[in-house]
Amino acid sequence: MEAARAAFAEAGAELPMEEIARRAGVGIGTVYRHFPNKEALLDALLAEQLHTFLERTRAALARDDPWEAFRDMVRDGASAQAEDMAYCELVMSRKALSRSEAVAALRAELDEETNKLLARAKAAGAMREDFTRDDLPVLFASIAGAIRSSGSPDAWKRQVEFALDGLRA
Amino acid sequence: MEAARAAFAEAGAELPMEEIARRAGVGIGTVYRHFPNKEALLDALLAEQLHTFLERTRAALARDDPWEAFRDMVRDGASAQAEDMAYCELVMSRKALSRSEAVAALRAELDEETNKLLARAKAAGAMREDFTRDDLPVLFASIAGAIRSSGSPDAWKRQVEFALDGLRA
Amino acid sequence: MEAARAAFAEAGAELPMEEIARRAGVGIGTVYRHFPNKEALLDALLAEQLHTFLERTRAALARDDPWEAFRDMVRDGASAQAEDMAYCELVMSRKALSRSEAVAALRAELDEETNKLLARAKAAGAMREDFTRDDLPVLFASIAGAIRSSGSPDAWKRQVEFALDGLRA
Amino acid sequence: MEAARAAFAEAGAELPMEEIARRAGVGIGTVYRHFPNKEALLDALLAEQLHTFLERTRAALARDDPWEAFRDMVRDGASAQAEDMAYCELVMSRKALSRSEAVAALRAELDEETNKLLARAKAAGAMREDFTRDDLPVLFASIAGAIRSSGSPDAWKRQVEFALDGLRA
DNA sequence: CATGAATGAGCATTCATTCAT
DNA sequence: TATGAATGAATGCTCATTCAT
Repeated sequence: MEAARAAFAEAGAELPMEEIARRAGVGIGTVYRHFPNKEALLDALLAEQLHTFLERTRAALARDDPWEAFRDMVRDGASAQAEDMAYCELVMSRKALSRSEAVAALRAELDEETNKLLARAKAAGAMREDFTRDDLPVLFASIAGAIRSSGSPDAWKRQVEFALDGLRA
Repeated sequence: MEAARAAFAEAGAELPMEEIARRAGVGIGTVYRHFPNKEALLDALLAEQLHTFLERTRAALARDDPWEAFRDMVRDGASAQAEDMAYCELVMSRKALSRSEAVAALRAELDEETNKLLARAKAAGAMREDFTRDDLPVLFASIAGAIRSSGSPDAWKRQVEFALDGLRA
Repeated sequence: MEAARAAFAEAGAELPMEEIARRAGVGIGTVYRHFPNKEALLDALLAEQLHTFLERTRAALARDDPWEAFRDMVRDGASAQAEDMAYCELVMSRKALSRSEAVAALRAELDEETNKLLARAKAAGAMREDFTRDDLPVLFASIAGAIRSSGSPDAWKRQVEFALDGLRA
Repeated sequence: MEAARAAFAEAGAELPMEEIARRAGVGIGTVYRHFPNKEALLDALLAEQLHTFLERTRAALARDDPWEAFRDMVRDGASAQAEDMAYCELVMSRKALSRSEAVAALRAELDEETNKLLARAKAAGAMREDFTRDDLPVLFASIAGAIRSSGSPDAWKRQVEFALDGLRA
């Protein structure tokens, strides 16, 4: 069920709840049984995405090469976004749109982990010094923008590589 | 009036016509007196932005330094987007959402001009060879994403600079 | 001006006042200077039509042949309706939609005159006895329906003749 | 529910959906749950009427007397119209206003059946020769006009009888 | 006097959410 | 527990009418 719902959110973030229900093969009442409202559903989906990405980020920390670790994290994040339009929208939204605490907490935690990779890459001299932790969310937002605009994966993947090149020391 | 409307569209692209009217200090009927429908209003605003940017782009062509010319064009485009959320959305939207012919024509023309700057920069060896004209719209979309996410101008401006650095030869 | 307005009402009865004004070649304010509201304008137009038809009806009374007098009056009425959609609608509307007094008075007067023709035709034994004055308005309404439905004049004219044949003694 | 809705459409064809909903004793959303839009609702109602009338028409074909068969069909059609103002409007509208395919198809089919009755009556020498199948829709339109104008059933029923008399050979 | 910009109530339609079955 | 019918607020748009210029 979760999976079904996720699959839909992928296809947008403002598609009707009824559509969600239909694609999940359940009644709309059932959706509301599991989630009090639309935002809660989105939060749950987003939390899932964030969680997955968080794990991949932590895995990246295990890599020896600081730059490659950072690079892979960015690529992973981009891929995650590419597979979930709703996730893209979350990433691009001003934090002011404040989601649930759970999501906020995950974002904070993720921020922590990604920053570790960032710090490590900088410490290793692989990354330009003036790219700070505050720039990271913006980087992902820019990637989200690229994904949202380009129909093919090629387009945004190329953009990601360009961006990464721009961050090398 | 145009100004008033513009000011609002800046703050979003899907805010109700009624809100537009309220902020403009007029009745909703008045808005519809000037523009037949919402899309027409957006198109007018967008066309204005595109036109302005087009002129700046042509001015950039006058610069001697090919790279600086390209760079300034990108910066200008970013600034233009930063001042108009609706414009951001246009840039990020898949072309399929194609607006009016006027807007489409302007985009095409703009595409032509920006490509000249791109070609010149590459010819001068200032830009990486694998950045093509097809990457340009995606670049702007990525900038739009950065702008949309970051509250302060600093954030996206830094991002633009990083991106530009990534495009150097 | 009256003429211009009439020409429009011909083309319908619910077309916007603004359209009326445009076709009359004046500003909408001017229309409202002459008529307090839409209903008043329609009433004026209708009154004109009724008046014209009233005169023709009186003229028909001068005819010698009672039946031909009645017949011509019906044909005239049909023609008048065919040239004015708004008039058709008036004729078909339930009296409850009560128009202005002026129109009501004219209708009453017209009713009186047409009834004379009716009575004369019956007295002459040219018309079936069971067709009463109360049936006359309904007859015209039925003609209005025929006109409204048929694109060509042929169609409703034929219908009028059939109806007339049905009223012969 | 269908019944309730029908009851309203009876009272007009351009009355607000909200009114429909109110009279049906439901919320407006409920109406839209059953019919995608206003036209669909009207089409459904109209199709129902046409279908009923079509059956009655076919039943009329079973009658031995050609003229009585035709006459009853006309009377039935008139009654059907009298019970549904929206149906009247359909009948009076120029075909160009053509509704859904379903309705168009039914009208065509109905046209076919009614024409059979017409042809039979003419073949039997009971009907005037110059009344053609093209006059039939106009006849019904004229009946619709009569119904629309007259408050009481008497009025239009009398009119129908007069009209029928006018069609005798 | 004429003009037309401005107004706002009215209407069709969508969609998140609730609740009886 | 699952269902989906019902709800109504929100939104884009139209048009009769008013009033400052």
